[in-house]
Amino acid sequence: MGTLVEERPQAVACAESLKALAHPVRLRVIAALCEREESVIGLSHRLEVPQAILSQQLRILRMADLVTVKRENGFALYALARPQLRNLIACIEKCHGEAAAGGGGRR
Amino acid sequence: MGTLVEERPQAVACAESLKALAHPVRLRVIAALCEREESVIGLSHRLEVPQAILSQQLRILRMADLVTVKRENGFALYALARPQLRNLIACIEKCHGEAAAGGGGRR
DNA sequence: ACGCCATATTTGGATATAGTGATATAGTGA
DNA sequence: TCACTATATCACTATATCCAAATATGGCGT
Repeated sequence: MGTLVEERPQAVACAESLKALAHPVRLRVIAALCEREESVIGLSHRLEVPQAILSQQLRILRMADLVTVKRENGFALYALARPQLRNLIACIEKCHGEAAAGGGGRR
Repeated sequence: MGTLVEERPQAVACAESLKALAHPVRLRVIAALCEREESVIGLSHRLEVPQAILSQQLRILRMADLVTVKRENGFALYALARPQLRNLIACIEKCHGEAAAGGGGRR
């Protein structure tokens, strides 16, 4: 099971991906792209986030290999780089839905 | 599906948890605790990470509600705060195992 | 060429995070 | 009380991240 425990480089790589995911806008972008691919403007409307910021965050997601771009008649269409991300997102949502329901704060 | 897309506070909360996870040492700690609960020293030996760093990172994990401590005859026993983390970690490992196998780098 | 649209990058300054080494606290046994 | 073990915190420097405003690129219609 715990590849991550022994193999440090693996852990570093994973942490890097997670870091890319660990930002409200970026997380929402990924969640949105789980449903369908979308242009920057589309995302900007849907998430109500200014374009410049999206562009920045999308670059980070690109560099982390979480999304891909495909240029199509003047639009940049963003999509998930790997389908397993859907799983991961679902997992995260579930993990948190239940946590939010349950009680109290630690220290 | 996409609670995260519309509900910003949810996204913020999730991102916070992910951020706590998004660090090589912290990720390895969580992965280790997936197998069994452990003391700081135990972790220090197993992960080969100095105690001071572990203590710091464990505090971050505590504050993010990812782990719990239980003091037991002079030892601080750390454990996963929620079982679903096992799922999440497995998901992350899988997600990355396949990604690492496949090909190339984006830009 | 000009202007416009969609997108990307640069820059700057405030803030946050990481790691290190030294030190602090807390509990236990002699 | 002293020493010891286990754990936590502090002070410090280095580095990374965030957001936002301005600017840059690239394709298209006229």
